[in-house]
Amino acid sequence: MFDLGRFLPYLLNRAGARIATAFGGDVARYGVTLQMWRVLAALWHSGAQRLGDLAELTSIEVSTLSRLVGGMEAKGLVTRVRSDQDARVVTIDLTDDGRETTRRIIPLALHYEAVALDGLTGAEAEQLKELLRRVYANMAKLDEAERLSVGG
Amino acid sequence: MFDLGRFLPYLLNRAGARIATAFGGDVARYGVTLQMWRVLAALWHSGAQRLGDLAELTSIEVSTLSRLVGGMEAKGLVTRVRSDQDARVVTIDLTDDGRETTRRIIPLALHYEAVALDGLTGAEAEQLKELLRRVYANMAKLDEAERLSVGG
DNA sequence: TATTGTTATACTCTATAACTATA
DNA sequence: TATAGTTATAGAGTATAACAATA
Repeated sequence: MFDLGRFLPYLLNRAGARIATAFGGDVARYGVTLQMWRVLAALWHSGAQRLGDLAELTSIEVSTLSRLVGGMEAKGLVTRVRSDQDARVVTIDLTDDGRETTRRIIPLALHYEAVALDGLTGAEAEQLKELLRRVYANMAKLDEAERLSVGG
Repeated sequence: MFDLGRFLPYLLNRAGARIATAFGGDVARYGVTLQMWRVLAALWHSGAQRLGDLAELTSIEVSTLSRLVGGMEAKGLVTRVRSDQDARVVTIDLTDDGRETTRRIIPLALHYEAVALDGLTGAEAEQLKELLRRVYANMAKLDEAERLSVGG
């Protein structure tokens, strides 16, 4: 009637928690936390971002991210620049140091991914990722629907 | 060279964060937090558990769980009983109230799972869950290997 | 008035370690 | 000595709301 071992949110949380703990412990050796790595990876992949978009990309709350980025700025990993066109907007970008730190962490990240996917065929790995993207899209749709119903 | 959109830990965290935020906001209406729900669901599914096993089942740190269970005991959701055979061991179990609360939340949980899996075929959903189980097993194996190498 | 980001607050979670009591 | 659980502490994250600056 309710089988935890077949319950998607449980399986998702359980696998995610394991990877986060293992990888998070390891990136500490590079002087960054797991959340900082997420910011670095998002900026590396998508280029300079405004704070709101970076929050969306990293799944980190805006207020948390604002302080996190402040700390990363103090560490010299990122820059924070006010836009000329719209002075409300702040654009975050990697510094050379931030880029170098990210470059060094990437192999470690790929190693953990390889461990997580050990024993899966390439097709299975791709299938897993595709299904996770669809799950995410479903939840994002729900969020948007809620925002509209609250707003209207 | 590093595509975040195809990086498993990222996709896992992103999907998990969305579900956790959405579902966590909703279970609050039943007077419990998301972590409390995880404890309730684990006890419902697996029966009475000692604290250490419950921590493993829920992916919640032992020290966090100890205080969490204390709060749930105060709310009348669970009992904490010292073992007769081994007085170090504490067994946590649902109270009738805890069981009733869990029973009422389960349909909500299944609803969120259905939303997350919307548009996926039954076979795809099963495949996703199976692959998540394998990813978890891979990470658990890694953890165990590390524990042995540190211990020995 | 709405938007973007910052700051403040209170609460929760984690990680670590010290501690108690058992075994 | 090792194990099971509790408690203490400091550091991070979250949620909420108040706030400043700008549009």
